[in-house]
Amino acid sequence: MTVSRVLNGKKGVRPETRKRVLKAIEETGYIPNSLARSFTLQKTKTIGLVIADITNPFFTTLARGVENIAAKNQFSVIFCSTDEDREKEALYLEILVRKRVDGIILAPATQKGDSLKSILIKRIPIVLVDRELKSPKNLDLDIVKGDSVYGAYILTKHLLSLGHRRIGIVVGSREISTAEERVQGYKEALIEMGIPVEESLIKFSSYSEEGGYTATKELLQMRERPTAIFGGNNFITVGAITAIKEAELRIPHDVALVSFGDIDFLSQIYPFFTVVTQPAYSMGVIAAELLIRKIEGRDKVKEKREVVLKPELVIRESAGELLTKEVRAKEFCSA
Amino acid sequence: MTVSRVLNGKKGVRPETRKRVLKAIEETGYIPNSLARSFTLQKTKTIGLVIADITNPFFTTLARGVENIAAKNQFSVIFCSTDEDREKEALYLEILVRKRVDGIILAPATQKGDSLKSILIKRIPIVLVDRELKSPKNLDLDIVKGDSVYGAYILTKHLLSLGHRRIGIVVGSREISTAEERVQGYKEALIEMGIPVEESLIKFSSYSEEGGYTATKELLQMRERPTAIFGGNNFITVGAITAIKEAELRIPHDVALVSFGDIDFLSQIYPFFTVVTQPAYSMGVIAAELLIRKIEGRDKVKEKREVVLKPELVIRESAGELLTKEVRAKEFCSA
DNA sequence: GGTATAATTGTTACCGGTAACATAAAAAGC
DNA sequence: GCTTTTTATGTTACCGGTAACAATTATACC
Repeated sequence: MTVSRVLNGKKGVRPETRKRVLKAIEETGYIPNSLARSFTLQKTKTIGLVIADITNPFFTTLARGVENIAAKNQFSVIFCSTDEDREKEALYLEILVRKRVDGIILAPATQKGDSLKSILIKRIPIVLVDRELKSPKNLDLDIVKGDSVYGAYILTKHLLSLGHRRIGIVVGSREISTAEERVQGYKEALIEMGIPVEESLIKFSSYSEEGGYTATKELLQMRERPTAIFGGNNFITVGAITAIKEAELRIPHDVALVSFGDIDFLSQIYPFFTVVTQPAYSMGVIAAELLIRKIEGRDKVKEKREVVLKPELVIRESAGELLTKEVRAKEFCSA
Repeated sequence: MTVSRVLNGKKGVRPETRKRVLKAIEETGYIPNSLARSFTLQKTKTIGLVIADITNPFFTTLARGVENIAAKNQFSVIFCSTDEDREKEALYLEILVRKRVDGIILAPATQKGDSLKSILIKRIPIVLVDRELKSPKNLDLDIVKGDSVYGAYILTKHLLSLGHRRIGIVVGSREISTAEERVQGYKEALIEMGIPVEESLIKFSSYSEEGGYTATKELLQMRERPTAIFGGNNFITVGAITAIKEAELRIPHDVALVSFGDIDFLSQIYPFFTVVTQPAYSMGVIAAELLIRKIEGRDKVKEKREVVLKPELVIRESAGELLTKEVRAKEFCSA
């Protein structure tokens, strides 16, 4: 009908007719049905964003980036929190395919991409963020990620440079690529210094406070206690702090603590923890741009695209620059 | 077709036929098209959640509650961040109506509900969260909110009980109901103590760090500086801290600082700030349950439902219990 | 003014489900 | 075995858009 032409700004409608249509729309309070439109056009102008937890500032910042780019291109975003649960992930992916989203941005809960089968069959464009997939082989999905190996490497080197030799590390599940990569970077730094890697100092736990707390507790109970602990993400570090407090140890006097991923709010108010930060917002922006280009067929490149963003080391006080630390602490406690 | 019957678990299909259908589905990798389904059924099993900012922990926690209840009832959630911008809000609402969501949960950016016209026309169920609407009159939408008046009242009373008499307050825009209510609670507490309300101590700014920073700076530059500052939400408080630090003042020695809304992460690690907390997760849960009941027509009540959750005062150290404070600070600075 | 041409408006079919009905097959009853 | 009843499967129309084409009306041109 002519209405469709008017609403889509197509040419070939007399100005007067256009006006009449617009008036009728106004009067009847007509609102187009995107469902019907998407249905005929076979495109929904919607992308799915599947992440671990909308409560984690890293992911919300990333999500913000995705949303802003999506809005700029008239796309809506459906958010899904998997809680690192592969079944929930599979369920959400299935729902997204059913809803016929035009594309998906996924931070996979595991390195096994079995739940992607249907997406691949339907040839829905997909971009991974933050985390790699190991199988199926030759999947070659585009990915936007941080350089976890490098980040862990420089963070560990920093600890080593301060004289630490027994460094405990707590990361997420072995199922998640970043956990393996962070451990790898940690090992590389140790090996470079000729320090033997002690497996009992490496804890694959979960990217949660609970996980950080439990694993740190174990590390602190070792006969020969580590002098430093490496928190694998923001949540783990927060859990580690609780464990360290509980053991009545002081940071960094008794044990140093550093974190992969900054600790929102806290660091802003009281920049105490030495961390490696990741550009979460940019990751979201880049992933969304890439995805939308793929959706719109503007991305001619056939090969797997891999965007790796360098994390940045922010040296503060939790690793043990005692002098500065005490001054700053005093400042804060009464600031 | 029989397939539809099988997938919807309808009776009247021979077990053997069902098996055959299921096998065929498996083999062809068939995935139902919810778009078509929603289109015919005139329901999408989707709700829209319109909030200010997915980056604000208060809203993400609320969102989490909504999402969990939604998932439990096989509903999907579309998130929209308005950035407190009424135009963005109107745009998102329009999109949600076009997408024919079954219901909407809204934290309105302003107290004027003009952008709701189309929703009301389409008779889409809607539940407000966190914030009231003032107009149009007699709108009487269901709402789940915290008791801002009461929360601000007890927080202010706490400051008064510690001897503060000049208390500055920074809240969000006057356009937002919680801002007005928090100021009202603040005034009530003062009036009860017979302390004259000084308008220059009341700053309607914006619920953002920037807003908190700027307004606090102004308060601190007054000839007669307030001895305490009341941060209207978590972001404002963070901004206030920056301003106080910049002025080289100490908390609480030189100026006390309390917050409406807890400061995520920070409070967990270092429980320093005296705050009033709101049950964000519960708000999300209740709002979602209410909405879904309305969608499914299980809510027979005609009148406006108003669920008001009481906030809780958490006394810590930023308001000035000096002794405890110093001990704790020491603990943390080396904890 | 009449025809050729261009611009505008109208018509039909389709996207993929489901409700409602029609038909076909199986089970029951005599 | 044949009808009746029950159960299982098939058919049609519709939801509300849009593409492709058809029909109509306006404009250009001689």
